[in-house]
Amino acid sequence: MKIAFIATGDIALPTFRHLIEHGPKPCLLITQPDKPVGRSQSSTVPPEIKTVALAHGIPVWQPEKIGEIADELTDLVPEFIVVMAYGQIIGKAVRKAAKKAIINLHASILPKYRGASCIQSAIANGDPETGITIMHVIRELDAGDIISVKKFPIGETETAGELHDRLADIGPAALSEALEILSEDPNAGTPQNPEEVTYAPKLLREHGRLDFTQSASSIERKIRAYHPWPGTFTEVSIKEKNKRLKIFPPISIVDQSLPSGELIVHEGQLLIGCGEQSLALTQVQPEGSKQMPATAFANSL
RNA sequence: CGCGGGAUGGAGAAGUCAGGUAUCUCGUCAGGCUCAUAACCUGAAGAUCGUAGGUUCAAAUCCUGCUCCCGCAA
Repeated sequence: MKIAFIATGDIALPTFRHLIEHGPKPCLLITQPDKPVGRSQSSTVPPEIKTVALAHGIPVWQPEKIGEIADELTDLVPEFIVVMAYGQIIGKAVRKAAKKAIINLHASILPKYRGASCIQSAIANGDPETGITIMHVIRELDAGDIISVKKFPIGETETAGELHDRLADIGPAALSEALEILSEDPNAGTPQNPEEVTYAPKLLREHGRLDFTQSASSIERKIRAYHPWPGTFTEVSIKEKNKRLKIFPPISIVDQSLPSGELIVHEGQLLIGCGEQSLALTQVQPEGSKQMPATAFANSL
């Protein structure tokens, strides 16, 4: 079975490694170009999956736009193309390069949360479960017929980072199952229910701004959902200047009523008022400083 | 040369502009009070103020080089 792998995000690593170790070994990896990183943007870092591929002698292509390599890919005649967290829309020419099927592993129970921030959305909305859906890649993003789904419950204090890793770990099993189904019928799949479709758009740092008029429980979920990316923050007045204060999990809900957004120290805890109840902060990071315990931050207030 | 903040006892900060004896909150240790304490009271230890040089009678503070940390932006 000849497979081409298209992926950039770390969530694809366990699945990619599994194919390398247990077969069928991918004949090619297509991933995004190395991106500049750090404050000065002076150095570039390759996606880790590229490093893994090279270590196992798998060729790596890094086109700026995936359409550029459509012809070369077609010439390879891959039976299956597996896409996972690549970061670009797959155009028609590339989709047609797959002899049997081009499929995508997506970290939500489709048709819920099509799009980039599927993991964050599941936590932020307080969903009881999430999972990996495997579907055919079609023109519209994350909209193809569903081949298989693997689900599990979301932990009550789980952050997006932890959930991301657990989702990554079930990728191999999910893919094996899907490939088994497709090897019998490459067109197998059931359509998504259009009435249940929701979207989870790509997140920016600014989306992490907290609104303390919301209830403590919904803010707590957002803090877990946005950790470690894009993180959550609020603004706080330090030395008569407005400074950004990043807020990290774990956060606990306290049954106390305070004005929205007001910070107080109460019985050794740093509390912030929400629309309903309050939150006790444990880890914060003022602009210009390192991350620190909330009690340390409170010492200078 | 993308923009900006910062480095002060174990932690977080004030003091820097207007140079002159090290301050605050917390922690630690000892003692006291209390049925009790992440409460209160008393006392103590702990700092060559990131680093190298310069100016000065005198530098945390002014000048210059260097190292490290962080926020934004990408």
